Amino acid sequence: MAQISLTFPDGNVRHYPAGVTAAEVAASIAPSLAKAAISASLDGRHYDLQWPITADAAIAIHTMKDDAQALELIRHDLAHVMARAVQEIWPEVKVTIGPVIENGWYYDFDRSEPFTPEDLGQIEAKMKEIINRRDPVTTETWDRDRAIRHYEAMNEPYKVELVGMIPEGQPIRMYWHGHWQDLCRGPHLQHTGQLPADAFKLMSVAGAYWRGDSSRPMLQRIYGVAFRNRDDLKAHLTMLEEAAKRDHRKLGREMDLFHMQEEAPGQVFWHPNGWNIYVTLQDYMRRMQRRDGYVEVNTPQVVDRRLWEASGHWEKYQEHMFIVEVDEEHAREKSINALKPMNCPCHVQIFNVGLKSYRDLPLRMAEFGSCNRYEPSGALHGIMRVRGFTQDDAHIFCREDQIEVETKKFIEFLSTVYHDLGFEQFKIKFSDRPEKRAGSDEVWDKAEGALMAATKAAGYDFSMNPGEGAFYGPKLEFVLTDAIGRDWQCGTLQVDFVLPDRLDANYIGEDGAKHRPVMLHRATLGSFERFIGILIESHAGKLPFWIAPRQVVVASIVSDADPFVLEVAAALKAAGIRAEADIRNEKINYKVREHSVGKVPVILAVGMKEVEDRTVSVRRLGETRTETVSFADIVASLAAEATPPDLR
RNA sequence: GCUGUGGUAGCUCAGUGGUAGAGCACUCCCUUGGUAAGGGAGAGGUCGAGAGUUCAAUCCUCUCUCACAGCACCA
Repeated sequence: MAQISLTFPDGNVRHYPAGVTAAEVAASIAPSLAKAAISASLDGRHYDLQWPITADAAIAIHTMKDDAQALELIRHDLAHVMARAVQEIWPEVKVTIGPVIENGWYYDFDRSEPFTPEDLGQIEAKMKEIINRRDPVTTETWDRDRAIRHYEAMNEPYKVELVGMIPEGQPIRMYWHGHWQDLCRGPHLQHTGQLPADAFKLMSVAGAYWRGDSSRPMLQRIYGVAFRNRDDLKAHLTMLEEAAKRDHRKLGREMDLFHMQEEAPGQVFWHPNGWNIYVTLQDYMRRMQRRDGYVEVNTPQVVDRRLWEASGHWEKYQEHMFIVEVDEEHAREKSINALKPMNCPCHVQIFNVGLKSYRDLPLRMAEFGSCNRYEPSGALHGIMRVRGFTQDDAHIFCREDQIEVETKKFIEFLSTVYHDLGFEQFKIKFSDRPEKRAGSDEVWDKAEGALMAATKAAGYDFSMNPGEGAFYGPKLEFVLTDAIGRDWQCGTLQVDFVLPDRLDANYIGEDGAKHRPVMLHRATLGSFERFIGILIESHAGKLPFWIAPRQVVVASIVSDADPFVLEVAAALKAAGIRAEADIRNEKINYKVREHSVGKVPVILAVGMKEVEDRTVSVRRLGETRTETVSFADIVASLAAEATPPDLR
């Protein structure tokens, strides 16, 4: 029999007969390893222990100590165990697919009755039972026809479809967990007893389309989370609770920032506190953009469909536009308009008035553009995904040879803004041509090439996001990471050779002839609504002092201190600080609690001692320590702290 | 938009085929209290909207609407 050489992570080389399994290799090293082994890597690829090894390879035997492999196997096997549990309880349920996802797995089922939360408990109990049976996991390779006949006989139509999708001639792996069988790529554990019965939890059930296609049947998807041990599961559940506490919808109510109501779904009623955040942020962005050479414009809300037809948006997005029809009593000719869903066509109109010279380029045209989109009802989410929103939008009209400099300039701008707003990290994704698009392949080649070269030349790394570009051009997406590690896509930069052409934008070049400018679409925050939602969640409501809507509350401890409290509050207000006096007939404990819950960053308590010394007792949000500071000093230091980062 | 679950006081939530309850918040009174809830009293609801069944509907049925979770979508 042929011999093969296996190289171990420590550099050791051992020889085995070809066709040896990793389980046998593990057993040849130590019985304890054979027992603890869960899978193996061959030349870096992950296989289960039953896989016959036929060629020389670098091998690593994994145990539960190998984090990445262990979690993948646990989650993957639990998906199978869950599907098996469901079919043991309800044999008529059809199984489909069940992949591993972040923190766990899901499995999609076809069942006429909806799963209830009680069902989840029952399934979980059945899963634990299956784990305790310690059923061995075995595998065989079948050919396609046999697999199709098998699933037809089992009356599993989804599996028949899946097998049908696998190219002819490719071997198909079938797995058994005890008697229960599933089609799978693997790898899997040795037996179900290797699963941690106390480190998983079924979380929720929800609808999901078969193969992600909204024209196909809706299945029921059960989500589970799993970890290596109970403590990790507990930590995960605690993290979810923490995230729920930061929910901007909850904090928005508690901090009295905004509300939404049935009469205006997907639109925000900004309360004074919330609007303060909005305006502070907008003022900051306006100063930053001016500094970076943008001109600011403003364009109409209601625009005739002709412009949207010309830009190409009507054809692609008509369904998602708010249509405004002017009725015939008011207009001789009935016209159909749309609330503007984005700003770019309007900006081209401004560009097109008067002749532009190459000397005018790059022309950076910014608008805090108020847009309306008829988003599908199921997409709405607090103020993060809404139907009425304002973008910090701009279009840079430039020559092709200016793309690189403008790209670099914008990424640096965005980097400064994110940093100022407390986000240190961001990633860049490059989205290339989508299936449905405008413009020829040559134009796309040029646009993608230019954007990619510009990003590289600017010295930034990016990952690819294939097929996710806008219909008129490729885009960079800027993804920031918040305080609890969640990613949010906010900024974008898109290269567009299509719209200037469709809307006939020109400039006169040095040669005296007409040329097409390139348009760079860009946004930094994305929309104010969404970005403020992210700010609230990332800071858990404890916004940086300069953004906080209520910055200081001056609270009296005894009513004899009221006049001094009012004097301090007035002085703070005169210094431009958002300060309030709290001279209600309540104890200081009560006031401190209420303003802490309301996320006021600074509470200044004033009793008779402070009145006599003309001082205040300073308490910062989240701290129990207090500090006594003189009246004059506190006004000066808080005023300095309230200065936006770009003005410091 | 699709599947599922919901909508009761400002908020969080009980509850019932015979037109409603708690805690907190709110108003007033007492209390002047030193850093996360002092005490008492009071007021507050077309039970999401419409239709149906019924002697009687907040409760049962249907339609609509909004919200929540997921999917799909995101110029």
